[in-house]
Amino acid sequence: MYRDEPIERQVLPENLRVLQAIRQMVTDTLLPSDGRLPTERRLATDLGAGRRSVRYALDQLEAEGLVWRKQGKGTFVGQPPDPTEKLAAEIASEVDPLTAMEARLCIEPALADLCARRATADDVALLRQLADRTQAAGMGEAAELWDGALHRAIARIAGNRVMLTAFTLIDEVRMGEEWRRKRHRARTPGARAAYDDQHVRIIDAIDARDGAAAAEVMREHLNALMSNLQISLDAERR
Amino acid sequence: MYRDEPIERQVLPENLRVLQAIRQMVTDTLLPSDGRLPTERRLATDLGAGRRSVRYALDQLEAEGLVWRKQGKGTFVGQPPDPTEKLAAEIASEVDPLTAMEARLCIEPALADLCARRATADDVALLRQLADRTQAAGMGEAAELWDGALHRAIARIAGNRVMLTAFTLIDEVRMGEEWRRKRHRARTPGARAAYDDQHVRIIDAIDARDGAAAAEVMREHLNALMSNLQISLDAERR
DNA sequence: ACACGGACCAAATACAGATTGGTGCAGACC
DNA sequence: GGTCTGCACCAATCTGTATTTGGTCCGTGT
Repeated sequence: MYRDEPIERQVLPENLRVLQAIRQMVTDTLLPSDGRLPTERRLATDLGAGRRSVRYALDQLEAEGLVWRKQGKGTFVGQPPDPTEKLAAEIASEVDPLTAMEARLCIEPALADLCARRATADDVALLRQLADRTQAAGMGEAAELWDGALHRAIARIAGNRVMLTAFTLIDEVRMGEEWRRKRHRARTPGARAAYDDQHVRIIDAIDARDGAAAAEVMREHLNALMSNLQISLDAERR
Repeated sequence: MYRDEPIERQVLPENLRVLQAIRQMVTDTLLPSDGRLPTERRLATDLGAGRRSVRYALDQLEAEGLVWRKQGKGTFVGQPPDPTEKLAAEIASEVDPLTAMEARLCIEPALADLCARRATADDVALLRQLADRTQAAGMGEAAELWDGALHRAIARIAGNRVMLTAFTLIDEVRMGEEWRRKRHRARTPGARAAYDDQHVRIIDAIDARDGAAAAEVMREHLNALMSNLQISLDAERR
């Protein structure tokens, strides 16, 4: 990507004219309520331009995240829908915390392993940032959120669509309100320090491209979480 | 619901004759491998009975949970599919074989481990039966189906709803027609013998309650599958 | 180099026709 | 009267065809 300095171009390129026209159409939302744009061929004739120019403009808008396209379907305003979340919500109700925790124990070590193989330097920097914020949040409610973001980042960096979906499934269940409470009580100061330490060791292993070690520490981390959750559940039952 | 005492009814009601006939048809599984029963009209003419009698019989079998029906679709053996499968099919299109295989390599060893902890004697017997049928099917198309059934049984016996959903996700992708072909070509005689041997060792480990061993052999099994799939894909690319 | 026009492909949709389970009703047979 | 059959109709689904739509490439003109 480079900047072209203002050469004398009295006549704007046709591409830019089309881009501005469509951009205005999108931002001013004067199109059908379903967010559907006219077809590329229709836009071309309406704007008196070629289809290639229209596609160039739409490429720009898509890169900006303003619209999304699907072959055979059309072009739409906004972000593409994610079917994963719906699926997660459906089974969230019929899963108890221990089952979810067991599933995490199966999946997340594998994700950490994949993550170690594929993480770039930027990825590792992001992970460290998230771990720092988790630690900085201390005992507050925000710590839960940063911790969740850290684990989710690992899953995303692992770069496997199916595994990411499986993780999202568990993550969605974990967000259930009624047992977020229980998890919060399990967050004692001593446990918190251990969690932070484990986070750092996981990221170190990922940074060192040591997938086996990353998986192992992740397993240790989740086992710690699970036993504390177990204690909390037992205490509540009495 | 009340029991009618044995009045003298020498001639069995026609309904019962039809019921017994269809029940045998279901339990002996002599119908297509997809578990689909003939249509009600077809059953009526074949059994020389009226459609109402057939429906009465199917009502019984449905109440017993042996079959399930869907208007416009048909009558099928077994349990109705859970909503998971439909949503799994949604993301199936955007996943390639190697990604799916990588996900299997992450999830199925963990499932084998859980399975080893929870399998009953009956469960193990079922697994052995499925492995036998896979072997007996040899190089035929049916071998794929029995193999799939074996892996699915392990996932089910593992007894974790979330993990089962994750497995179903992958299984759905695997069923994609266009690369079932590729997988079939990877099924050379030598590889087949190795697969059968690995199946037996996995089940032995499960039977011995040795989760770690079951996971390890499962990993070996999937690695073998993956490398053969890789070879097949490379061959096709050229 | 840029833009237009055209052609073709693949994915998705739209539509019509056939199939299938769900339901009600009239009549035949014991 | 109860039981079973045959028939007609409905609604959901599948199948196959044609159309639409984005994705891609090529040739031409400016």
